Amino acid sequence: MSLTHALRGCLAIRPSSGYDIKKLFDRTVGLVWNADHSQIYVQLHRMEQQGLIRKESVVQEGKPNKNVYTLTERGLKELRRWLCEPPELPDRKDLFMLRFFLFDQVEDSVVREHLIEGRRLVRQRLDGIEREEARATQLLRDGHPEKVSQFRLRAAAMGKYYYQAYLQWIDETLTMLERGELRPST
Amino acid sequence: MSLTHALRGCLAIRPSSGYDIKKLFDRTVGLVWNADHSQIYVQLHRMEQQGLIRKESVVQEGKPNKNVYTLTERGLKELRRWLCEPPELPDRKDLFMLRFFLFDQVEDSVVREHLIEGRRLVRQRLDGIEREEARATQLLRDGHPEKVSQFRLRAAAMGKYYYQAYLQWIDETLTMLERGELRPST
DNA sequence: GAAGGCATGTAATCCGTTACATGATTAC
DNA sequence: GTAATCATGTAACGGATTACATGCCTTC
Repeated sequence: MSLTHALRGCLAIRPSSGYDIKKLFDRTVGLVWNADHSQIYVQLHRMEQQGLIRKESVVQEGKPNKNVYTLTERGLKELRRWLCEPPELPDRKDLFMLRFFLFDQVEDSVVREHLIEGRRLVRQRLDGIEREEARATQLLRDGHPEKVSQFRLRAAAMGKYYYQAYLQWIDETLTMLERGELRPST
Repeated sequence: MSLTHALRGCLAIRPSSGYDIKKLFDRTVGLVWNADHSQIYVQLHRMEQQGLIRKESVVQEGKPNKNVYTLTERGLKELRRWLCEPPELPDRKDLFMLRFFLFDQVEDSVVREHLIEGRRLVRQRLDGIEREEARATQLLRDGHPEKVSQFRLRAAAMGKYYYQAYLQWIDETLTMLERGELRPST
């Protein structure tokens, strides 16, 4: 399962609790692979039973205790094995575009609102990525280069390219819509 | 469920069998929403029972019979209702990038092969999109503009932007890799 | 005679999403 | 007092993937 690979990857960066991992997903990994906390906890349990990760309970003051998981040797091996497998491209599952694909069926005004709201959502994602980039730059400036992975930064760059392409497409499409170029001229 | 929306969308273009729809998915719709034939048949049955589509058995010579489905009034209404709902951006699930995200863990040679094979796969997808674009252009030239949806063409254009961004990212990343810019200099 | 296209289905399994559930602490 | 953050889980349902299953016709 892919989620377990992502989880092992997170634990290879540093030992973490399920809660920590969920936050990491929301901020960074989720850009390429998202998951809910429920699924994360289930898979952490499973991997522990399989001996791929190890649990340690950490008592905290003023906060609930947490279970910090660490990759075992076997877990690391499994991660590396998977990383060396041949690449596959993603099947896209894009509701935004699926709707657009079928927009012959609705009026221009609906299309227009869809695009404008889409632009807002895309900008939000771009903002999130840029915040993360700024964090990384700050860490580099502060002399903590070991905390910054160029690979992870580079993956974030792809997110940026993707959403920038999306923005450009939306703007072009809005122009075409206004010019009536999306409807048959007959 | 999203697949049922995609199916209704296909039937709005023209009445089709499950087999026809699968082919349409492979050629065009799959760019934004893919599905296996098993799931398609299951959902067609379900929608028929719900009165959203209607089945007609068509006897063919030299080929097996096929079940051609047509959207009912209710089905079309449901499609239009869904199309007017507010947009959501996709959660990306990208194994290619998930691996890359975790590539601190492997050697440069593995990264390099991954990128080169990825470039090949991306080119393949771009070729597929360009073939579809050429088909559409041909239909326009042959005087069948009613068969070409500008919306669907435009959605294909987004696929092109996406994979072109991917290509650019891969080439830049390969250059960085060769220059040793992805590993800490210490 | 083997491969591939046409055509439709069922079953098992797994995975993901959503909802439900709890409970302490801190900040407004 | 009420919302948010920290922290971990279970259960139900639904959807997706994969494998299994069949059978005719055409082309090489």
